[in-house]
Amino acid sequence: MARAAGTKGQTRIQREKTEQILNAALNVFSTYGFRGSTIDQIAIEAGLSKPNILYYFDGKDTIHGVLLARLLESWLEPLEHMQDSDDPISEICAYVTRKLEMARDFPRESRLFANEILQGAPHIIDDLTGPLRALTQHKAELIQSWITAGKIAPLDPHHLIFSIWSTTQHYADFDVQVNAVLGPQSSDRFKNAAAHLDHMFRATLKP
Amino acid sequence: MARAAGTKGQTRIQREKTEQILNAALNVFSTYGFRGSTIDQIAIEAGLSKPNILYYFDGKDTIHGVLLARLLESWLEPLEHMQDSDDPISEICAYVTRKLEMARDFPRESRLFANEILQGAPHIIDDLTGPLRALTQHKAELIQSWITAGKIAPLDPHHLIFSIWSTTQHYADFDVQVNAVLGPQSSDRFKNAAAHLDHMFRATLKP
DNA sequence: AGCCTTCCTGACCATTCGGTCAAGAATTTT
DNA sequence: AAAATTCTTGACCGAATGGTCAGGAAGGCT
Repeated sequence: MARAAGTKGQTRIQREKTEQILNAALNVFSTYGFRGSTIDQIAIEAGLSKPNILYYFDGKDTIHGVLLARLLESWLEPLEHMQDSDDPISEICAYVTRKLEMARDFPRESRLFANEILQGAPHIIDDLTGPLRALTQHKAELIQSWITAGKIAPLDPHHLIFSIWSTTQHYADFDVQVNAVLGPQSSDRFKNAAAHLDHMFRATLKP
Repeated sequence: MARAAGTKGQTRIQREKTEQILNAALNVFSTYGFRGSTIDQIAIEAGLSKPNILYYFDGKDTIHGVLLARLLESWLEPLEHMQDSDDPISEICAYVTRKLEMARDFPRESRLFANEILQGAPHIIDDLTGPLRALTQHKAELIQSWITAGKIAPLDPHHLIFSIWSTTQHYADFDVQVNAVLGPQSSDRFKNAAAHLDHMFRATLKP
């Protein structure tokens, strides 16, 4: 059993090194996916020796698992936050904005997730069919109630949610392509994206 | 030099086997990405021996390169097809529909592309900053002309294109997640998606 | 200080990887 | 049928990969 696998990293060094390793691993896994990443890469990225990595974590799978667990925790949070309101259009657009901010501020996490899904989600399929599905179903019903109340246009709630996920995460996952198309200058890329998405979803939702 | 690397597969066996290999390689590469895939996997998938794979292709990179080249050829085609029209909204929606059909009919190609982009597009970065950027720029100008003419709502043409790419490709790239959320039944998934996207982009574009 | 625990690493191991090669099997050509 | 060509593969190679381990270095505690 690796040291850091205990209930909590206790010593100062344990806390520092596990973070250091997880940070490096996030860089590597988010870029190359699980199977395309190596412990040596992570070790170099972290500035540590390979055995030292394996002193803190039981193996490649464990590191990946910890990163995914952390990710999933924060992944559902923005959607959970969407609740009933007198102004559902603004409520939904606030969710879009929050999602876009996450793509801007946590692109590695988004790419880690994208890689996992692309490869068939072998490690998180239970989270998808469990918590994610339940939450999505719940929020879809909320959206449906807004439709029934005539507050937003009639549309398929699930596909609306997919559209929100895809358009926002695109700026993290396809960052290279966006850069190639827009050129390197666009520092206001996310500002323009936010304006466009706000326009798009407001128009889509208007009853 | 591998046999199949010549200008054209000449013998019957060459044509058959190269297709067989490319088909298997597409399955593997689209699922695991370039670095996560192995020649042995491709060999098993193709029902051939590893040396036999390497008899037809120079190496792993070559197979991957051929697949990417084929993909890029067909990738830009739908966007190229979008042209000036009296009814630009229908023109754009036709592009959306075409893109969604590609996600439905060629999900492996979409995932191959997604994997390549996620990993930093090392093999196709020149195509992105070259042909793709040029074409996108050209079509963005066409969209801008529609805006100037007052035929569609004022919006950022580039980000509109990104929205179209992301929403449609989502159904191929995140297929596992879509399935987990919607459940396995939804055979009419793409029909519902088409209706939703049509509504969304028509609303977005209405002047 | 001295002792105990935590931390770190060089050397090593078994397996897998991309790729080669010689020699045999199958096919096509004459 | 014989010859020429194309096709196929078992055996092999060097490098990379995930992982182990014994022993030494560093840190914390009294």
